[in-house]
Amino acid sequence: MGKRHISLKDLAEELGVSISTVSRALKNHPDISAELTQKIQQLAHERNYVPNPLAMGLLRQQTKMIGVIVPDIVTHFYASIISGIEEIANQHGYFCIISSSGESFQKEVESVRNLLKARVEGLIVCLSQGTKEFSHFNRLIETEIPLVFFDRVPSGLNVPTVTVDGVSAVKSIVHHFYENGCRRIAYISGPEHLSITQNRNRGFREGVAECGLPFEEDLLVSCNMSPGNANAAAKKLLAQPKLPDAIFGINDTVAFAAMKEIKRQGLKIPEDIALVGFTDEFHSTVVDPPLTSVTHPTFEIGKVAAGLFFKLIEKGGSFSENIVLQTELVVRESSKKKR
Amino acid sequence: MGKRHISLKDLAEELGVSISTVSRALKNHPDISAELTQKIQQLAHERNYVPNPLAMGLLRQQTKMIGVIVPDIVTHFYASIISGIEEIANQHGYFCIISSSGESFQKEVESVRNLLKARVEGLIVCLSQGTKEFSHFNRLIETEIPLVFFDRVPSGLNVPTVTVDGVSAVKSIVHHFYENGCRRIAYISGPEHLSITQNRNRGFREGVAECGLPFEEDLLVSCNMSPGNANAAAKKLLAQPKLPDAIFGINDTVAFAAMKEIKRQGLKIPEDIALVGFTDEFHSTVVDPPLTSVTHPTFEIGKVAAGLFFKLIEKGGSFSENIVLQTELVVRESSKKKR
DNA sequence: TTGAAAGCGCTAACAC
DNA sequence: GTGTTAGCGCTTTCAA
Repeated sequence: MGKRHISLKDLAEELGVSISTVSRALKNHPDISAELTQKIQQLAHERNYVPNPLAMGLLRQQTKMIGVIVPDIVTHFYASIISGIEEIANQHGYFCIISSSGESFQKEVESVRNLLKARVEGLIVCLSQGTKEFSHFNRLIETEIPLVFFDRVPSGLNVPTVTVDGVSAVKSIVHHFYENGCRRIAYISGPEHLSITQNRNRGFREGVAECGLPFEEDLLVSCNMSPGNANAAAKKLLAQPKLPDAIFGINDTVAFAAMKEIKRQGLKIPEDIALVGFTDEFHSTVVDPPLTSVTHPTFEIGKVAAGLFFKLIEKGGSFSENIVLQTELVVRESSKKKR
Repeated sequence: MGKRHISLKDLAEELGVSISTVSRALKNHPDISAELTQKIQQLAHERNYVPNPLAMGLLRQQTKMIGVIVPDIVTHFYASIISGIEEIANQHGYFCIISSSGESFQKEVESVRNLLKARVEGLIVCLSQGTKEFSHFNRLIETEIPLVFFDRVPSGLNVPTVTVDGVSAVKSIVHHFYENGCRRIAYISGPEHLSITQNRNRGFREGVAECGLPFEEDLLVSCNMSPGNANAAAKKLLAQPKLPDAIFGINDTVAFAAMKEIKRQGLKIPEDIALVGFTDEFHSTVVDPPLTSVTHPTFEIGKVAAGLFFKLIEKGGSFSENIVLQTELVVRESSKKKR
């Protein structure tokens, strides 16, 4: 099978010089004569020499690896954020190891352990839906291993985070509904313990208040964000004696499920019920009618999170910064009552 | 910032024994006395000792890393395959480094180089759309570094591959159309040089022949699989004097684009035109009408590819196997002309 | 039953 | 200018 990679030693032997000479020549050390340097670099190139990162890592105690934990990798939202992270990581000569928690607390804990075993230099994570307690990050925090959270972030932990301004985003949705003549605005929310849910709920209440509408308990239902569960929530809303004239789904999965149920019941979107989602997929334009939705700056979130990570690497972990990005409301057919 | 990780040496010093004793005790070497072993393991556990993979890797010349190159990570199709790969990889104690070629040949070449630099033990790859030439894999093949391809595989290279039976899949689509009364079956195909395109094209021609229909050049148009380009292709089909009564889109992106155009022109699906896609996204159920589509066993593809990879690792690269998986036609509203 | 030493590939301080 | 050496963390002969 042959030797797969050649080492400094191989080069040194072939040229009859010492290993350190080769090492120096390869980094253009001024001590080495121009000819020798030239000759060595030439051979290294021919032989396709690449320094062994394992050796370097051992020496410098760094793996150039970032662990990334997401609830799930097959969602466009996370996949896109990961792309952003990788872009910045690669620019710094780092690689990412992606680990999916599958929305399970248990798997998240395991991911942390495994990634640490692999000696990643730090972690960038979005909490799983099942995570309500953060002690599995204690070791990182104590030993000041770089740790950045995005989107779903822990409460009460003094760590760098990147989130999106959910309060403003949902407020603008409510105002948008209002401007389109909606007065019974319903909301299918998510699990209470998630930071994103809390923010969006607050945005909803404040938005409704700002529009001078009464807050009606019946118009706020929760679900676990699965399609089936979201469908049940939509059914509940549509079973009310006085129908809502607008529904906001906490994410696109939820909005899609609601759309299906609304249509199934023979109601028209947006005429009977206006519908707006919160982007985690990118198929808003494919459904009928096209779904008005808040756009996450996903790629940006990833880049910013990675940026924070490298600040942490450089500054040695002793800083915290909470970055909040803005979203954009993209209005499509599903919410345009006025013409 | 404190010491992040502790080593055998730390343990040895604390206990006043030698490093090798600790090393042996940790792997239950029979030479070490039961008490000492017990004591050492106890301390190791307390101190959260984890062997340094860098040191192990250097020693054994292995990184336990697999490089995975996909055209793009934000597509459900690839993301799901990656999950499958990671499942098997993790079972073997391996991690994956994902690299996205962005459908660009140039970036694919770079990815190969970077991954090799990082000393992955091998590569699992799906070719980019821009790749028509495979010399960037030569070094891997010559040095017998494990290399597995899936879905879009190179022609003429004797390497293990995992693909899907596109010929049968498309044949069954054509038959399905035929059974639903369609007689002018159109096809929006992809780039000619891709193996998947070739297979699906063959399936289309054979299927049409099997149904006893004439093959009409005008009913086969190609696109580069981007939404815009697919839309143009659909327009071309719909501009024909004699409209097709069925359209097959080579993937879901293409089918979605066609659906939009068909609707825009005021035509009904499936009454006027039946529509079928080939799954790379999972929103077939969200569009209106729900899209009949061929389902890829994506997770399975990933698992099988990883399985092949580990065979290669074990057998030292000297084997090749081409696995073909079957797809499933999931019939939804978009193609049901009969009731 | 345990310890010492070499070596995986590399860098850097220290010779000469 | 170039070579020697120690050491990063670990396993594994070889000694004791």
